[in-house]
Amino acid sequence: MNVGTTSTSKQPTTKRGQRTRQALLEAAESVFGEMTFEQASIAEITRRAKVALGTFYVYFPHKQAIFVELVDDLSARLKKTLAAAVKGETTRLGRERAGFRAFFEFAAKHRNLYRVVRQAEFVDEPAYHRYYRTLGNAYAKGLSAAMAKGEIGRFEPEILAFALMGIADMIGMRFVLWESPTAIEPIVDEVLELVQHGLLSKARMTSPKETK
Amino acid sequence: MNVGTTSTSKQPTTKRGQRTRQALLEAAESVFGEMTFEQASIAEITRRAKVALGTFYVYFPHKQAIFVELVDDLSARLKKTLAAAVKGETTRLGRERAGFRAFFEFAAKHRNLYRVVRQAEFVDEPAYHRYYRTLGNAYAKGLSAAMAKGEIGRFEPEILAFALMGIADMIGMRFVLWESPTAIEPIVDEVLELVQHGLLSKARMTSPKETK
Amino acid sequence: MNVGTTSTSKQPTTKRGQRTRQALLEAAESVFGEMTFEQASIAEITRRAKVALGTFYVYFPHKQAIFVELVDDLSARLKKTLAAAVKGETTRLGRERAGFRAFFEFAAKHRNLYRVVRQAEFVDEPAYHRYYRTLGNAYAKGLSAAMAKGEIGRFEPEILAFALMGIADMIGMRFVLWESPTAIEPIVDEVLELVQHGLLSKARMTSPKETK
Amino acid sequence: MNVGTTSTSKQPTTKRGQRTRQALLEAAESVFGEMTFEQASIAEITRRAKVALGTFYVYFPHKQAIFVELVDDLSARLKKTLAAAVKGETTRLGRERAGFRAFFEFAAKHRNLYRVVRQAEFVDEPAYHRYYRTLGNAYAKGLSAAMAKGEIGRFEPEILAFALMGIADMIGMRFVLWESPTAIEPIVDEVLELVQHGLLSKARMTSPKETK
DNA sequence: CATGAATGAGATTTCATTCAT
DNA sequence: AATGAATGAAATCTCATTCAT
Repeated sequence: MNVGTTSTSKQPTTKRGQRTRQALLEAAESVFGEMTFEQASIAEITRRAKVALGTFYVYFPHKQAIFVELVDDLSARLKKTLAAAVKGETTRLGRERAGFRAFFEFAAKHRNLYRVVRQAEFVDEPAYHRYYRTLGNAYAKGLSAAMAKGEIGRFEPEILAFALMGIADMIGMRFVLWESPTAIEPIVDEVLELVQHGLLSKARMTSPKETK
Repeated sequence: MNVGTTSTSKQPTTKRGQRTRQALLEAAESVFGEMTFEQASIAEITRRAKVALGTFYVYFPHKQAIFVELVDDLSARLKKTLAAAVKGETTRLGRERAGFRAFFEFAAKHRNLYRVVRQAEFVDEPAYHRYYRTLGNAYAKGLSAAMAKGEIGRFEPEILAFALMGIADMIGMRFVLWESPTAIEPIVDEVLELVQHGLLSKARMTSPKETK
Repeated sequence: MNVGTTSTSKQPTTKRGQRTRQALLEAAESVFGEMTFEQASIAEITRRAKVALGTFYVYFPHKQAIFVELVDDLSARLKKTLAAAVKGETTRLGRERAGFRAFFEFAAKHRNLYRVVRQAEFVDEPAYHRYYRTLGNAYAKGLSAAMAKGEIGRFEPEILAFALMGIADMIGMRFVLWESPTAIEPIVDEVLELVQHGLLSKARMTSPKETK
Repeated sequence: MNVGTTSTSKQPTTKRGQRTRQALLEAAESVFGEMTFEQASIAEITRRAKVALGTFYVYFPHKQAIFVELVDDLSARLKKTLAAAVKGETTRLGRERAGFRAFFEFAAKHRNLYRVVRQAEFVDEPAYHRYYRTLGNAYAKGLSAAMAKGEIGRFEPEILAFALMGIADMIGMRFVLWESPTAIEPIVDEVLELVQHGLLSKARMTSPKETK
């Protein structure tokens, strides 16, 4: 399912063209990672790709097009990464833990790219929605299956999926992007406990009394 | 505690000045609500405020300044709204429910303004951080108090606060902003159940079996 | 002979007015000394004078007016300074030496103001011409008298006066304004020798042969 | 020795680019000759060069850049002109006379451009210093050689060079630029006599006695 | 006299996009 | 395919000057 392929961008036929297009995409990734969509200029992209300004328009009809392609690309990459991380796990909670961990690691690794997605909200809303819908649907499907098996409680799957994505997003932003990510695991622990047992977690109710 | 007052914006001495400045702020709120920061032009703001273009620069050094003031303002308003909503509630969970509900209502009511905050990430990062830190700190403080009283489990307060804000933010975006907000309460129900008991909520484990 | 009084600037009647006007002039002197005429703003002048913006226009019809007044003022001050320096001297050459020395000292002391005069060429040409004509005429008159007495050779007085002013101006700029004025006297010596005996100065022809 | 080339101005690759850049420089020369740097607008320059407004910024980063290039250009042209004028002359005094004459003629011919240099003091001081230093150094070198040969007296070469440039500048301004240049030679005569023999010139001392 | 808010013309500068080569 | 020169619309920002109080 190749969701986001914007059909307006031209696919080159020759190998040379392939290479140039790829160079542009990589340059764009680096540029958009460092600056705002508005701050980024085609000139800067072509400069880093070491091609002439006009060459850009051979492959992309406008600035937005390459940006959107990047967003869709990232969405696909993240989805694949999460799927791979979750695959080995057998229990639902193992999957959750693996998923959150993989997400935080992905965010830490692609720090800049993550801002690109968020910016899509203001550059190309459809791409932005597509990003969350794509991930949300896949997530919801997995959660539904778990509900059917009785591994987790029954919730409205989409609400549940978005709530969990919300946690991942915000925690990732606050404790991975804003801060130097010293150790990810303790954060995963806290989040997982909340996700599993909620605020009223019995395990957390008793322990503090003893600790203090 | 007037956190975000950009000291570069000038406060007028006379009443006439006060009125003009206020008119500019209101016009800006309406403009930024409808367009991207980049799309919005000072000219449009002054047009709506019914003052000359140059007048803008009597009170604000540049577009960013008024934008930031708006963000800080919103932060303060939201904080106040949440505080008021929560005040009447006696139990922790009552407070949570009231807080989420109030947030979703606020988002629905100020639909456009909410985009303004999110954009701050790309227009003025400090203002953006300030927004979440301010709310997060207040939230974390309330949660800490609840932990001390044994009303909820022991978590790292800041992580907990950001996780819950993450849920509110994402659910608000997905089910309040992207969609026509038919009924908020059912969504609040789902969210609250998750927040209280987690994925393994016993109440939700049994019921589905009966339902099916 | 009150050459430069621009009649368009208003002379205040009350003492308070006198003080304000004076404060504006002094502020303007300091501002124009630090910046270009274009860079200088009325706002900056009134800020330094500690009066409101509008007050400026009570005393001066526009920016140029205060600038021109400053130029004419400087011209008068310099003329007076030179006259005083020359007064005690009895021989023509003593006068020349005293005049050059006084000029360099004046330039060093009013370093910034000197730029104000030069700028007049581009801000208000009449004021600029007035400056050089006033000084040039006075100088030419003195030189004519010396010629009549046979103290110096017969030259076209105005050409002579401007040539000598040219030396003073350029040497002052290069060796007093561009550089830290370590010692003025050696420069005066060189200049005076040239002015008295020209390039073919006998005193300077012989000595080098011995030196080398 | 291409002293003043501001490296920020872009040199075009193609012939078409060369032509456009040149057209801009010529238009700028004509505009700056007629108006103050501040009065001159990029729009006026591009209008005269018959290119679009934006084209200016393809070759120059801002107004100052083209202005400075003009100043450096003029400096080079003047230097070349003076060198050529002086070349044929064998005696030092012949050279001086030829140099002064050539300078006055240059000033008369490029009347407007001369104002451009003077303005540099307020637009880009380094360019202004460069102008005088370049000419001054070349002049000083020639004078030093003459001193070594015993053709003229021993002076501090740089002081001497600037003093003579000062005469040229001021006389040029007063009697060539301010006035319609009826005849240049009589002025050159007066100046040369002063330069050669100084105020105490014997040739000029005797004649007046007979006149009176 | 003094104030300071309001004006609006005007200029620079940016850059996505087009196009001729 | 690739190039890079040319375009021109659009927006920000400045500030001298006016004017009502």
